[in-house]
Amino acid sequence: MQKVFQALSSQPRRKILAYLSATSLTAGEIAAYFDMSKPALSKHLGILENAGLIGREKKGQFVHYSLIPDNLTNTLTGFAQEVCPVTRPIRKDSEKIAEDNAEDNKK
Amino acid sequence: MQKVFQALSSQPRRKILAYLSATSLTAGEIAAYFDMSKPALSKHLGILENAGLIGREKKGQFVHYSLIPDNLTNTLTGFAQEVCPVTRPIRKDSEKIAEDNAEDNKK
DNA sequence: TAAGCATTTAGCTTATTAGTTAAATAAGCA
DNA sequence: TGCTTATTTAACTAATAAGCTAAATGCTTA
Repeated sequence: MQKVFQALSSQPRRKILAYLSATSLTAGEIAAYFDMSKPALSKHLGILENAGLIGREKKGQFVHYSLIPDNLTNTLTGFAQEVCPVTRPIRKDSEKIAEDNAEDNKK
Repeated sequence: MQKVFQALSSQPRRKILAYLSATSLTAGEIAAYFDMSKPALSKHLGILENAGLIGREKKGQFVHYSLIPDNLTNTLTGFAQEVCPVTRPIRKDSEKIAEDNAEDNKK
């Protein structure tokens, strides 16, 4: 989860995911969309891969990258649900505080 | 959007949002949950506020912070949808239903 | 007014991140 | 083999982020 949110905190990396949303692309094809050196792009790809957001498949001298949607959507919707509606450990704490505060206000 | 993802890239900040999921809290109450100095916590709160994820209301000498869910959910679900047009978890459900139905039809 | 508490700002240090260029690895082909 | 292309790794620099302590701000209350 930390790795996913960390990976998503960079605009270039979010853009990479968007480029991969409909097709897989080679490292070079992706790099062509950015005004950035190839080593820099490669590093971004490594971070996304390490976060489990994209996968790589070597085909000859090319490396094809493709989206792994599960981890992304699970993390994003999971967190949105924890914070907005739904039950989770920290939310229990929050509810308890709310109760205590309500009781304090009665006095 | 950049500000939101940037804000969410920190575990303490995500935890703050979770603590605020069911109630508003003062800066001091929030700080009590973390092993971190109050100035450091205050900085995190400032980042979350600047990203439009939480709001502050001064009441006397206390500052009450509360969640602003809209920006969070809009950003997260918006991005998830941009990258994976149909979210994976629901599609999994759909696929499972299809399997079950196929099996039912055999009998 | 003075003292005390809650919170934030200032100034500083250290760690992490993002980018660069140059070199390494690995595959394809004359 | 030797040359070219695709990609990654290494080594480095500069900018950003996260934490600390000390001080400032602002409200409350004696």
